Parts: sequence; structure tokens; C-alpha cells
Amino acid sequence: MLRISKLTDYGLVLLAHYAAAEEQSEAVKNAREMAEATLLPYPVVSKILKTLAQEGLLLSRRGSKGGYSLGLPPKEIRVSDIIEALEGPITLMACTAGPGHCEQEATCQIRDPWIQINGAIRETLERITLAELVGNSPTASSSPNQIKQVAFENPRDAH
Amino acid sequence: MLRISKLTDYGLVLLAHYAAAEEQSEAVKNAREMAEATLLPYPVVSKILKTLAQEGLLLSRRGSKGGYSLGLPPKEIRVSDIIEALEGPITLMACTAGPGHCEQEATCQIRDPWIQINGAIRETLERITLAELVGNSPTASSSPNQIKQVAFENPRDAH
DNA sequence: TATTTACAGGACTAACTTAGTCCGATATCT
DNA sequence: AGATATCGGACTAAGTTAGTCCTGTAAATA
Repeated sequence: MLRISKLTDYGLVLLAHYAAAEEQSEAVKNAREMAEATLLPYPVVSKILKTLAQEGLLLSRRGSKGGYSLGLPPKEIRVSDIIEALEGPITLMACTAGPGHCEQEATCQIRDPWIQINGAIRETLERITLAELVGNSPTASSSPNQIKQVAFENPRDAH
Repeated sequence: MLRISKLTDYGLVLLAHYAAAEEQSEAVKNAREMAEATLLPYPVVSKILKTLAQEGLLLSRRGSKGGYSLGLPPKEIRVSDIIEALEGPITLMACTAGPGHCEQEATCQIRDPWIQINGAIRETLERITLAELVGNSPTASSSPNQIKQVAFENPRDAH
């Protein structure tokens, strides 16, 4: 089905909430507040926020009055960063992650173009930021949010 | 990891072999031949070819001297068609498949932009054909294979 | 300084999905 | 008639994901 995991989906929603909270100068929210806001189970929210903090997308503050806040401005958090933080490198199939992942590597006829396809999709996700997702980026509010297409170049074509 | 399944991966490889075979006027190949050519287990190859035939990407011929051949010219088989044949609609998350898949639909802040992202990725996969994958399309051999980027328009932006 | 609050870092389990196998039935060719 | 190959489906094993839970540690407050 070519899908991202539920945890990643939740992570996107949670970060969108943090981006919205930041605008209202309520940057710090703890896991319990986020669980209530999103209607997700507390342990799940807690787990995801911990991971996002580990990856630097959130800052954490322990203790009473603690919680999490965005680690970067929404404009600097790309959708690809979020996906990679929660489920690792964006690779549609194992062989595109690098050499040595597929025993058919030597004889595979379609590996090179596939690596290009993979890159095109990854770059699409790199061009969208959290700010655009919540609709408050400067560009998004002033003009249509155009994500430029990534060129797909077949390595077999000389030019 | 945002990946397609192994079966889909195999399906791509198998179809690439059929596209190559077609050029050499050896259009019909049975499952056993394909298993040998790809080094994949026969039952797996058989299962995948059956599905691809069901979806119209391959034509099947039963009985002695039977086998499968491409159901369409390689230029008319899109990568998205192959993925959809083997694992259903291309949707990164359940909610983008349509209404009623997510109980948070009403309150979700990021659903609309996400549907756009999903569309951009789907269209990227629609622009690449089997012919381009095996490097023998007219366009691919005469010029760099440019896959035009799909515009991402934030529904919140009036214009 | 004692207490409370909240994150940190794991281990752990249950549910689900995927990969892969197998079998009986049907169609086709010689 | 006999051999060959697909058709359609059930079935199993393995792996992944979602979700829970527990102990430890840091920070704020009274």
C-alpha cells in the first residue's frame, strides 16, 4: 500500500499541534496535554515525543512544568525529517538504501532507475515543511505553494 | 521505512524481464522460465504473475506452450499501475484513501495538505513507464527522461 | 530537603501484515 | 489421452508494528 506507519502519522499530527501552539506563545506542552488534544493514548504520545526529542525535532524539559517544544522553527522542519526521525531512511526498497542489501544487485536490470525514482520521492518530501503543512509559512500565505518537481534522469541516457 | 513490499519489487523485476523479452520476439515466457531468470522461488513468481494477469498487465495462455506475455506495450505500463496491481491504491496513510478511514477526520489539521502530498507522489509514479525503467523508450533514448514535478497546492491558499 | 511532576530509556506483548508454500481444478497443445 | 501450465484459493511461518508498562533521573516548588 506504500504507506507510512501510524506512529509517523501521529508524529506529524503532534508536530503540527506544536507548530500551532508556538504561534500562540504556548510553546511548551507536555505529553499528557498533547494526548488530550489529539485524542491519542498517552503512552503512545509519550513514546513518539521521546523519539522526536532524541532526533532533535523537539526540545524536552524535565520536571514540574516540563514538557516539549519545537526544536526548530516550523519552516526548517521538513516532512522528510519527520518521517526519517520516526522510521529511518526513506527508501522504497532495500536495494536503494545502498549496496549490499540485495543479492541480485549484480544482475538487476532496474536498480539504477529505481534509485532515481526513490530520490524523486524523497526530494518531494524534502520540499514540504511543517510550516507549509499547517498553512502558515510566508510563502504559503502569499502564493500557491509550489513544490518544484524533481528531475528524473535515467542514468542510461548520455547527455 | 516508507517502502513497497517485496512482492511488488519482484513484480517490477519480472515485468522488466518481459519488456526485455518482447524486444527479442520471445514474448511468451512461463512462470518456471521466469523463476530461473530471476533466481526467485517458483511459487512466488507464479503467484505474482497470476495477480499481474488478473490486473491486465500480463496476458496468460494456459496449457502446454502456455505462459505469460505483456498485456500492453511497455510505454503504456506505468510504475503506479504495477504498484497498484500488487498492493492496492497508493496512499501514504489511510485517511488519504478517502473519507471514513480516520476517526479524527473532522478535527485533523493537516489532512488536506497531506492529500496533496500523496497526490504529488502518486503522480511521480504515474509519470514513469516500464519502457523508461528498462531504458528503451523513444523519449528515454533521445533525451533526458524528465519527470515533471507535480504542483503541490495548499488548499488553504486562495488564488 | 521532601515531594511532586514529567521526561529517559528500556523491555515486553499482542495484533497484524507479509512472504512464501501447496493443492485441486481447468484449459490447451500434441 | 496425456502432458503442461495457468487459476483460484487456503494455509502457515516469519517479521513488523502498535501499544503498554516499569524503573530511573532531572527539575520545580513548597
